[in-house]
Amino acid sequence: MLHSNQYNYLQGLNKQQRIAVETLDGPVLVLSGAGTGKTRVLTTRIAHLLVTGKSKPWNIMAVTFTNKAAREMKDRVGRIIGPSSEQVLMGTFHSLGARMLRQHCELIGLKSNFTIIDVEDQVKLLKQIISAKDVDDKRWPAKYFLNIISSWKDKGLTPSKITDNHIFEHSNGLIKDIYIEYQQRLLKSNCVDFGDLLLHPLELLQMNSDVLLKWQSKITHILIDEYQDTNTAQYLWIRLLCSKHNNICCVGDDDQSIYGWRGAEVKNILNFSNDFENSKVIRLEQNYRSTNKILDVANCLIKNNTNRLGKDLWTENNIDQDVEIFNSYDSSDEARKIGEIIEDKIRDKVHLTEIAVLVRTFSLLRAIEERFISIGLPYRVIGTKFYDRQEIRDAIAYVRVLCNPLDDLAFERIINTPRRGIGPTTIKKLSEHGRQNDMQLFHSAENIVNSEIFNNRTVEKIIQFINQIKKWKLLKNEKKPMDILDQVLEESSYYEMWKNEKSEEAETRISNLKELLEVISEFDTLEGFLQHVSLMTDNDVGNELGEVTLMTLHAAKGSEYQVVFLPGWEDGLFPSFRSLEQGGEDGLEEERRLAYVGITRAKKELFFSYASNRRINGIWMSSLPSRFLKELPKDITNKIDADDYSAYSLYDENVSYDYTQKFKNQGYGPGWKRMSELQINNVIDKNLPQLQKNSENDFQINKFVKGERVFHVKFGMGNVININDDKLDIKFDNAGHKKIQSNFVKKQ
DNA sequence: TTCAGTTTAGTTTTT
DNA sequence: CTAAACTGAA
Repeated sequence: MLHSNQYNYLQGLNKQQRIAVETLDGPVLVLSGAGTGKTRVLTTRIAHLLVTGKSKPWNIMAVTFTNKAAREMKDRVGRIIGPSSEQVLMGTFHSLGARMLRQHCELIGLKSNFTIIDVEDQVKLLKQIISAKDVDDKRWPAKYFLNIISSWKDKGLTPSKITDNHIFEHSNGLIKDIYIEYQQRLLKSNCVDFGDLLLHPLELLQMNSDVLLKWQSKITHILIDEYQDTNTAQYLWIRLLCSKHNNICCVGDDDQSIYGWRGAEVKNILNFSNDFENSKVIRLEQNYRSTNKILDVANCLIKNNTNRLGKDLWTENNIDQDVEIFNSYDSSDEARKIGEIIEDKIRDKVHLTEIAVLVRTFSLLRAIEERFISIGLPYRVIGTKFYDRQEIRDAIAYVRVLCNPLDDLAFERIINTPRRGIGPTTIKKLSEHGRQNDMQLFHSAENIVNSEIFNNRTVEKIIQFINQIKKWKLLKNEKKPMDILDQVLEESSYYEMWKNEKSEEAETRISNLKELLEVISEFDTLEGFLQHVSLMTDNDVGNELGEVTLMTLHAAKGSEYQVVFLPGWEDGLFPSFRSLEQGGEDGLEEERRLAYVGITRAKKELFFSYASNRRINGIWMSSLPSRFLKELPKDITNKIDADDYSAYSLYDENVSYDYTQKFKNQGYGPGWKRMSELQINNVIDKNLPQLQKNSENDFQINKFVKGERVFHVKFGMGNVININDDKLDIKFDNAGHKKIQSNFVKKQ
């Protein structure tokens, strides 16, 4: 045994962490609670493997769930051991899967330039398949089939492994045929979906013993982060890879398993000791992140879950800072209060990067963003899908066609965007022709010249388009990706299409495209760029500017902040009634774990908040405080009782109303719409004039005059040039000329 | 084929 | 409420 004192990176580890780092042989499960330093254990362990000479960089594989975690791990390992860390295989399950798949794609029937499609394209493809099969898509929508197919893929089930037991009776057994055809169509398009990035590599190893042996010999040590979130396909893949050397280290926390709906199996972590012979289990329970009060809250909540290994976090960080809770009349009231507290924190010199607002659903962020914009508080939203915007998807579809001509979904998207006079009928004929001759759309279109299906004018248009694409493809060898895309968008008149549209968003769309050009400028090849955009969803650019972070609870896992706000703790919203409906008691426990994740993000200060009224999809709904709030320690629950579970007592404590009955009747039953209307017209207007006034005050901010200096969160300072109702023409100092809705800028 | 006007359906979380 | 899907006229 080596004398570990000589390794200075081991210094500062506690006893348990140290055991976790130094137990290098055999299967190890590190049960690590929130904030107990699991990333540190993982990174130090990699360093230790290398420094002790147990392993070479290229023999180690480290798997994470998010790109963010992968990046952090790379950074930290790099800092300890230097550039040789580059050779360690580090990445997400999906990116490592993609890498393995590109090496052996021909064994699956793919070409190495395959493209990765997203959910929208999955649905589109399934719709096509379904409509050809004459299925009643009202009864069985594409989404329904997609859910089943995805869950099969999560379980590692290829079409051939689907037995009668798997087939749901309600789709007349069609589902298997659809799955088979779906996979065939993907292969023909040289495309894979997210599930395939795990399923194909798994099949690869299962069906090809030489490939398996090659990888098993290569990878001597495997490390897995967030093991509680692995699904069956990932588990099987990992098992195959590690079964030769049997050196596997899994780190996870069963209390933070929040991806059950995506096929994650908590039982992977619960059964670890049975799965892997001679395994060791190490527990990390000392928390270095949060105060004792915050941990009390977290422990108190999570102990309501029955299905857990059980552990209690403790800390030496005893600070007398209470966890707060407040009630609001509605979402804008709540947003206002959060804004006020943050302004206090700014006065207390808390850095904005140390503040986060964590929500159950994105829709909750709208009110908060609005408020932050109107008070000029800089923020950033994690996980907004830049790549989901129409113009971005269009641009990417052009790139996809250039990289993979077989990609029908992309081809179909751009063939008539911008308008080229090639409509649905033409496309239908093209795909028919393609099917008869076993060709994808692109080649079918190329080939169509010889046939007499179309009139001359249509053929002319198609040829023109095909020639354009061929020309662009030649650019791949001579120009940089950025210039190619710019030229494509120019020559296809795609820019022109938006310039001709007079709406104000058209301008933002063009600036979004410019932003995309900047992203693509960092890549050497179009293919590299494509891989990036399809696997990258978190847009976590650095936060040096000083912005409050807004994100979902799911996205928050793995991060920490001094001050954390948890708004929207209302029953039905959180726990989401949908997850209760679908998952029952298990669903509730998963929601509780999600709450636990949220609470344990906080280092110093934690604020719960719930609103009595909230507009959900345009309809005003009243709601009760979340049942989770009742599970918190006494000093918090007491404050809820004082506010009462009614929406109105807050504003008139002398009069007691019995609204309980009313609330009980609220919901999704018949007549709920009428009831909510009643509520808006009668109750809110008459009983709460003072609140209406409040919001009027807010709108006062929005009156501007020409020439005035204004501030916009994203574009910075500028001058108002013109005013058109509530739309302002603003010339920004650093961002040029823009049309902005007046409530998005602030007076200086 | 395109476009505008109308109806309907979907409303959680992510790689 | 919003976005997608549908319908019908030019």
